[in-house]
This record gives sequence, structure tokens and C-alpha cells, in this order.
Amino acid sequence: MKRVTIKDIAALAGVNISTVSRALKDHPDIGQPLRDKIKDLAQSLNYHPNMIAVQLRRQKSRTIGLVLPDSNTFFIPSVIKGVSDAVKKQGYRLLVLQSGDNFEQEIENVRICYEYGVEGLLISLTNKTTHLEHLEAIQEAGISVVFVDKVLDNTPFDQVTIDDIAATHTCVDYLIKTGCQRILGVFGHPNMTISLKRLSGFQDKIAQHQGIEAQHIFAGDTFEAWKGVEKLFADFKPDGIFAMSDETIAGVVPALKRLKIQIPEQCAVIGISDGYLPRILDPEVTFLQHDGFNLGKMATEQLFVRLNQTVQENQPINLVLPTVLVVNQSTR
Amino acid sequence: MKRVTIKDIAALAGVNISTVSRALKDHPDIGQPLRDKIKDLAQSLNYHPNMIAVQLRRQKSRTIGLVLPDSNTFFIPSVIKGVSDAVKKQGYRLLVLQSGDNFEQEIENVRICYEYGVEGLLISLTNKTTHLEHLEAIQEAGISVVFVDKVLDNTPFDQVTIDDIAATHTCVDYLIKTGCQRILGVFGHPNMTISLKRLSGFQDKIAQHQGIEAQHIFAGDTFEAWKGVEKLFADFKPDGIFAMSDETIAGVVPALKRLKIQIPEQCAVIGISDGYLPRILDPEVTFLQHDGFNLGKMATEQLFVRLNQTVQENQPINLVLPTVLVVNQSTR
DNA sequence: ATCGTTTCCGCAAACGGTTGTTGTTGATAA
DNA sequence: TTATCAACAACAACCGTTTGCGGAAACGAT
Repeated sequence: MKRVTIKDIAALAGVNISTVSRALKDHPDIGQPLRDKIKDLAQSLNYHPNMIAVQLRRQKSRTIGLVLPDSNTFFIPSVIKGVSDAVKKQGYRLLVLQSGDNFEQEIENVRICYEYGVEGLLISLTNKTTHLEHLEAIQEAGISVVFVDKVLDNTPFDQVTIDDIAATHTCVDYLIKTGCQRILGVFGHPNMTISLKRLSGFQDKIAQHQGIEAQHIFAGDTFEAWKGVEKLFADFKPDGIFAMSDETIAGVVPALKRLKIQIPEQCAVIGISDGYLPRILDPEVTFLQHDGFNLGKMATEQLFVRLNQTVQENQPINLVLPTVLVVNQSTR
Repeated sequence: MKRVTIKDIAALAGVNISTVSRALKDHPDIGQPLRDKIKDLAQSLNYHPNMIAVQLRRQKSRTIGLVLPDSNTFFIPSVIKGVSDAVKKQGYRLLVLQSGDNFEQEIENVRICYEYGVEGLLISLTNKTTHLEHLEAIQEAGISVVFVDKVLDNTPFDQVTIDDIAATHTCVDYLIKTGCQRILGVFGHPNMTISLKRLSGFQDKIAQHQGIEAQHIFAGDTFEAWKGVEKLFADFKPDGIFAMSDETIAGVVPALKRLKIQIPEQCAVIGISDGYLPRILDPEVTFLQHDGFNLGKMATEQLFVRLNQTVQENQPINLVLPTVLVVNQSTR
């Protein structure tokens, strides 16, 4: 019942604990016969090192923290997987914490990361995050921080995102090219930089074209997007909709169905998506692929670049990942 | 840069570290004035306790482990949230590990949990899991294990699931009641107990009714379900489909669309689901609500029941949660 | 014999806290 | 005045592991 420690092994083998410690990690100071004996003993006792003690002694946790606003149905799971893989590849462990779109919880999560000694922190901000004192504090304490996807601009932190503006340009261009004249943009929570940047890209493109009417709405979740679209149709009937995320796509398409609007004949739909949802909707929705797995992977790699820097370069780095337009065959 | 410890505070305050330790946790042995002084000092130095050290000293981690087969798009995120909330309510921390549907990784994850000293373990098995030695070992070591959703039956471990057989009965009954005569069952990976139990419930019900033709297929993911349904339609044309999960629903509905089968006129669809997906599909799919959040919550509570038992009751407990049929209005 | 060299292993400090025990005050009661 | 007793704070052991250092034994070379 009681956990077996190197002390137990040492007692049984009749050697010092330091000898056990060294034998188990193949230190050359320990002779082969003794080394084998100790290893066999450890095996048979089902010994596993107490990582808590190892971490304390070594003064490093080999852990990185991932703080997320919420484990949404779409996208975030891919990010987690990307981060998880990359972290594992480095021999590190991952601590995932969800903020539940709550700023206080985000602060708490960052604190937890610090108290548990993470060596680096990946964070995607909640839409309530107004200041970054909690992150400045942890960075001050020598822990590198990298923003992922949901970021704030012009901060002292590295960030990894897609080119939101270019992505939106591509989408709106596509709608216009296919003949849309009245375009609706459906964006996420208005507090998020990601929403505002995509909106700004949206408005850029609209302004570049003559005679295009446009409107936009914000929607914090699928339901709000759904209701927002339904309501808006009372006085503005778009023939093309840009949805900035899976959550909004999941609201837009059912709304159009309910309104008995044919997609894409009466109203085209394009969105930015991880790629799963658009393919199971009817009709399949054309989308700009936003690869969460890769985003998580790249962010993790950027974090490890920081961790391996002996002198801290203090110029923050913005990594912007490319996106790919996936035109859906069945609706062409 | 260097982390501030109680030793630093003690030096600055001119007292012993034990005094600092006690002052910070309001131990009555320390007088109020000194207590305040030390707390102020800690605050101004931005002191945070090193939880690694605390855990080592206290010999408990106040952490529970959650090992999952994969962070799927549906359902699992809800489970995580349910567990996360319940764990937080107990003042515990959560360590989430994904096995990526890989049995070796699952074993590794359980080992990690042990090495990091989790006090309890929640686990949903991969579909590759053939034996439970890794879990028996950790339970042997005094760590309670509770199975969640993806379980094996007749084990020495507690489990929390829905009543898979009853749920399937309800679904098949619904199909038959609405007049279906040729019913297709779409199940998950055939290695999973959850698939087999639901299949057995499916076959029970079919056998109870005269003149109902039935077939079933297994599908490891959405794509397999999709292709499976398309292929099957060549020689068996069901007028009702039961899909055992969100993943399979997400394959069945697009397959029918592609085949130009009207839902529900030509073929009704019912599934077991967390509830998000069926509502955004067209038409909305009738489903049996399988509440992942609640499942996670209940499993966590059961785990804490075990943790609080002074003498270990060794009779495993099976907790079976109720489900609710959600009939979709728009397709009636 | 004496003097290096290896080879192999033990000693003990350290990581940052927690906590049982001891010791020093000053105030109160006898 | 002296014994008693809180009240307060220091001492030291301890959690499991790592690691610098020292030292004993064995061996070959001088």
C-alpha cells in the first residue's frame, strides 16, 4: 500500500540511496552487476519515481501550462492535440486549464501554473480579459508566455495566430467573385481581438468594392448567431454570409434553413473553420481552413524556442500561419 | 527573477521560516501584528507557495487524473467540463491526459498519473484496451479508479455510465412506433463495450417485434459511418436509422443527404447525443440526451466518495445515469 | 614498499515547505 | 517573591530525490 521509494530499495539491496539513484539512471559510477541487481529489485517492487520529489530537487518541472478560454466543441480540441503532441515530443508534460470564459478564472489559472512551476505558458485569452497584469507578473518571474489564437495585440508577448485580415479578405473576395451583392458578416464576441481584426478585414474589402451592401453582427455563441441571423433577415436580406468561426457557421446554416433560404442559390455561406463542421452540413460549406492542430504545434515550438534561449530576446515575435481556401465541390 | 520563498520572507522579517509558514496560514501561535507584517511582506514580494514542495511535504497532491481516449469534437469536452467543475469544488486540481486511442499511451498516462501522485483516477478507455493490469496496479497502490462512459464490465472498478441498453431500447422503440420497418443501427468501434451493449439493446428490441428487418454496422469515426451507410444502401434500404453517438450521427445524416434520401420521410434518424449536433443539422435529429457534463460530475463525486472512505469498500459500484428523449419539433 | 589511478560506493547537503516539540518571555495568581 | 501558565517564536526533523565530494579498495607502475 505504501509507496515504494529508493530508500526501500536501498535497504533491501544493502546499499546507500544515492547508489540506487545512480544505478537506476545508469550512472557510470555504479558497477554493472550492482546496477542490474538494483534495477531488477526496482522492477520487482514496482518502483516508480516520485516526480514531485524529483521536480523539487531538480528545480524544474518539465511542464508547460495551457490556459484556454473554454473547451469549445470545435477547434480547441485540435489545438490541445497539437500542443499535447509537440510537448510530448520535447519530453515535457502538459497542464491544461480551462477558464470557462471567466477572467477571474483565467487569473487563477495563471496563478496555478506558477505555483505548480510550469516552465512555459501557452494562453488563449477569454473575451473578458481586459488587462495582462497576471501575465506580466509571470513573465517577470522568468516564465515565457506565448499567446495562441485569442490574443491581444501590441503586448510584450509572443503570439501565434493566423493572418485574420488576409483570411477574411480571401473569404469576402470569394463571396464577391461569386456574385454576392449584399453581404452579412457574422463575428464572434466583440471583446475579442480576433473578432475585431476579422471585422476590420471584412470592412476593408467591402470598401474596396462599389455597390456592395454589407452588415455585420456579433455573436458570442452558436445560439446568438442563429437568432441574430434570423432577426436580421427582417430588414436586410443578404445573398452572401461570412461566418468567422465554426461556432457562428453552426448558427448561420440552421438559421437559413429555418428561414427556408436555399444555400447557396439564395444566399452563399463561407466561413473560417477547422474543417470538420462544414463537411457534415448540408450543403457542405466552403471554408477557409484554420488548422488548430498546427496552430497548437507551432505555438508550442515557439515556446520552446524561448525556453532554449539563454539570453532572453525581449522583442516579441508574431507568428502568422497561412490558411487555405477549401471550396466545396457539391455546391459549385 | 529568482523565485521568492518563505526563506526570503523570513530573512527580511527577521524571523524563522516556520513563523512565516504559520503566519501565512493564520496559525493562532503567531501574534496578529507579526502575522500582518509577514502577510504584507509576502504580498509585496509577490510570494506564491511552491506547490511542489507543499505536495512533497504533505504527501498528498490534491490532484485527480482524467485519462481520456481522445478529445473528440463532441461529448468529451462536456465530460471534461463536468469533471473540472466538480474537482474544483473539492479544492482539487485536475490533470487531463489524452491517450489518442492508443493503448500504449493509455498505460503511459496511467503511469504518469501515478508518478505525479494523483489521489484518484477517472478513466475512459480506448477501444484498444484489452487488459487492465495498469489499472489494477495503480488501484493496488491505493489510488481509487472510476471508469467513465467507455468502460469494461465485470471489473473491480467503479463505473459511471448511462443505461446503454435502456437508452437503445428507447430509441429503437421510437423508430418502430413511428412506423419504421427496416432499421439500420450504426455503432461505434466494435471493441468498445459501449458499442456492444448498445448493439445488444438494439438486437433485443428488434427481436421483440415481428416483421422488422434490421442490419447494423460498426464505424470507428464519422467518415466510416458515412461511407458505411452509403455502401449499405446498395442492398438494404432502411426507413429508420439508429446512430449510437454524435460521431455516427455526423456520418449518417450527410450520407443520407448525399443519397438524396429525405429525413425523416424516407428514412427517420435517431441518435444518442450530447445535444449540440442534432440541433444544428437539417432537419434537426431526434435524440436521446446523453449529458456528458453530468456524467463527468457524477463520476467525480463517486471518486470523492471513494477518497473519503476510511475503509475501502471493495465491492465495485455501478452508477447508471438516466437519459431523456428529446423529440425534435421541426420533424414531427 | 610507495605512490598514483581507477573503480565503486557512501555521506551529507540541498530543494521549499510543514509541523511536533522546545524554549523564552511577561503577566497573573498564590 | 515565586510558581504557573499562556502566548509567542525558534529549532529541527522530515517528505523523496539528486549530486558534489570524499574515501576505501584494488591494481599497476615505479
